[in-house]
Amino acid sequence: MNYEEAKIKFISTWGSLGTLWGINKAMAQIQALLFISTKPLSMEEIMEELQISRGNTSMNLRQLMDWGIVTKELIPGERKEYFTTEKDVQELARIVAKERSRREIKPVIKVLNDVSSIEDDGTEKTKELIKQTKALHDLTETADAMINKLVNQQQNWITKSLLKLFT
Amino acid sequence: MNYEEAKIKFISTWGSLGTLWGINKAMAQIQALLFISTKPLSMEEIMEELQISRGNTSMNLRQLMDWGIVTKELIPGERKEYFTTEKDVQELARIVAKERSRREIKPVIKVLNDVSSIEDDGTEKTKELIKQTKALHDLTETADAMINKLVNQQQNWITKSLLKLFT
DNA sequence: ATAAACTTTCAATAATTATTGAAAGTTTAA
DNA sequence: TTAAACTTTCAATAATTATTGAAAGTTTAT
Repeated sequence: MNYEEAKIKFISTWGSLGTLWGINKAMAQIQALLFISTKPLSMEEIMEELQISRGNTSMNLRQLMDWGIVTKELIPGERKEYFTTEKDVQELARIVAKERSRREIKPVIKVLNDVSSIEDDGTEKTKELIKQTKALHDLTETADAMINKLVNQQQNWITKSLLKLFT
Repeated sequence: MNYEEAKIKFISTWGSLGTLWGINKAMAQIQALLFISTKPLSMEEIMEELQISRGNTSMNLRQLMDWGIVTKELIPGERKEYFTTEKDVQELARIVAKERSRREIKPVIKVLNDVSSIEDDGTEKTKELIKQTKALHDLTETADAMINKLVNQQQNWITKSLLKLFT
């Protein structure tokens, strides 16, 4: 596998993994491209590399900026805007976890809490609904808290020693 | 909020959260329905409750069974097949984490490993590709291992004490 | 062996989501 | 102020994904 092949493989794999971290394909591919680029890229360059339209590139870059993963880089003397992504994987993971928690997990926790707090009318089905949604609420909340805590540890040693703890 | 409202809210919320754990809406809704049901349900009952077609129900039940989340329950004297889901949230989390790891994460780790193992031709861009995909590989592998370990702990106390560790 | 009761399959269709491209908007330089 | 260089917006369209429903398949009882 040469450089070009590896690059294409990486971008397309990372793109299809997008769903796993809750973003769409083009968004993930743009991020992947910037992630392995040695310099900031212009919209033109991104469009060219990924063979996507100007509109698509613009919209997805904005989303990536909303997430806080990509930033505009103004190059002196250049009219065009250039873009870079966070290059540190730990920081990237931290941002993604935080955003997903805020956008998706927290609202679900709220609903689970509401549902599990309905009045117990004494029927078996109500008891079951309360019991099960309560269990789901607690699990989701714990998992969310843990992931955020974990991912917030800047030092890698915590991760390593934790891993050892469970081996 | 009464029982019916709470039930509908739970099923629809859990359904839309499906993407987060990598399954589709109907699949997640069927699982949600079974999760709060006090008894096994037939295909007929599931179709009726969720207002979905027979084909859809059949296909999604099969997928849930493939995941190992739902099982057929044969009720003596009944011709129909009945279905139940795993009721323990910890066990559910364990199954989901294991399946997602196997289906999605492991293959990505493989690709990241392949890509980061290309020959270093000494150019800056190759060095960057190798460095960044290596970092992603290590992060992904560590995260995958941790999640599986965590979720495999049957005892809840581990989770609790871990959480304390990071508070 | 037959028919009733049930489940699965899959081509057709619907619903959803992503992408395009051109017009409108913005910024900068002269 | 104007025009060139660039970016954003958004209605139209394409691509993808989910759903239907009826025919085919299977199992069980007689």
